[in-house]
Amino acid sequence: MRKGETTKLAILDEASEIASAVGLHGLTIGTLAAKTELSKSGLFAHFQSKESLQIEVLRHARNRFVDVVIRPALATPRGEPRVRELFEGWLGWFRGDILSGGCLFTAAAAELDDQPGPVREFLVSDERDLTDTVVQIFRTGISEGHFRQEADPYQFAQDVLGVLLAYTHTYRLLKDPGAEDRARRAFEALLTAAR
Amino acid sequence: MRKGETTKLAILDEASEIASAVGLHGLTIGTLAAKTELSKSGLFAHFQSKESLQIEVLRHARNRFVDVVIRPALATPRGEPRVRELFEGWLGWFRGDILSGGCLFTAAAAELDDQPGPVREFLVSDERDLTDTVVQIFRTGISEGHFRQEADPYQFAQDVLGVLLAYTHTYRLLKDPGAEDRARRAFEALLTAAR
DNA sequence: CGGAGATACGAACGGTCGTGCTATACAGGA
DNA sequence: TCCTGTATAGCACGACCGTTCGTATCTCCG
Repeated sequence: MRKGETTKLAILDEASEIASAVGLHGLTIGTLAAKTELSKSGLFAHFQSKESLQIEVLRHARNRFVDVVIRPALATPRGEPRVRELFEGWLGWFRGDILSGGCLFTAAAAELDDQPGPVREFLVSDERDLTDTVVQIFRTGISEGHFRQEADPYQFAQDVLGVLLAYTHTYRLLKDPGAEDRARRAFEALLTAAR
Repeated sequence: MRKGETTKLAILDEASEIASAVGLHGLTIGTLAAKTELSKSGLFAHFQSKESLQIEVLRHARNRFVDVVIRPALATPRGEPRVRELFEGWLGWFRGDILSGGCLFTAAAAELDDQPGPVREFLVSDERDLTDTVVQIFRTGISEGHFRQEADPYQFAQDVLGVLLAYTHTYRLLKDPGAEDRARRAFEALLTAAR
């Protein structure tokens, strides 16, 4: 691996960490350059614009997410165990196990939901893929006979997302230590209803 | 009402509308001045700092929320009907019936969850009050005999919030027209589980 | 209707933003 | 080890940020 690629990866690591805390707009080329001990122009040379930096940050974080959440889930036996593994990994992602600022995509979604452009499109595309993945994993639970035949996978996907978003809100904003227990209970209730 | 107060209210109306779309940081004194047809300095004179402007915007939006969501709910018969009325009003708030950019508090929560300071404190305090209100309204449902005695009101509050947050994500970001139906179904499932 | 106080404006401030341009330092294959 | 191209730094730019200050204009009470 060339020097440039190494540097770029280090930049993206730092950038996704920062962006998870202060959002994609809060992520500034000046502060990012300071954190990575590069000059503004030296860092900027790796990206053609701030917009493409933002997209690369999203892509980088997405790859990490796939590695630490999706892949372990797919390595777990089909059906309910796989759904549980997905939830636990996803919960850890929201908790800040990987990016200490919590879920970068959620932060990005809040700032981009009304701002059209390529960054938004990239995020939307990723989130659609994620929804489809959840739907597909839930479907294996139906075909394994763990869940009811008539259960709606898209309903389940939206419900699980709600559990995690409410967890973030209650835990990260309100600092309520009971948030995680409630998230688990809500998830169990979703499983019970699906069986 | 003095002229100054009228102007200030108009500013706050416009400001909360803008902030609901682009967030509290995206709300800029320059753009706000342009929208309200005031000079930057003329507008600034109404607030001592951007920080206090942000707080006043939150307070203004909170008052609107109480008017259009909380009060109508409290005017509805105790118990399940009141819980339903609360949910419908709240859903409308998230849908953008009042502020076209959707729920301002959700947007603010995403940008402030890791940024300490008075603005964050103000938001947290409001959100805690909101949680308590939901809890209390749910409790009237228990004492009316509509919900199970052992049902956990804080669990219910976090669950309902999740339904709404997932709705925003799916509807506003992913533009999925099925989001609202799913939110209603999820809410009905919560009620069923509570009975 | 006059005058005091409230309200708004214009211009300017130091900072930081994203983004170019040019020159230098370095890396890595020959 | 040298040479070439890659990688980084320095500097400057125009734009916009929040904020201040002195001045002008409007409001509205007596």
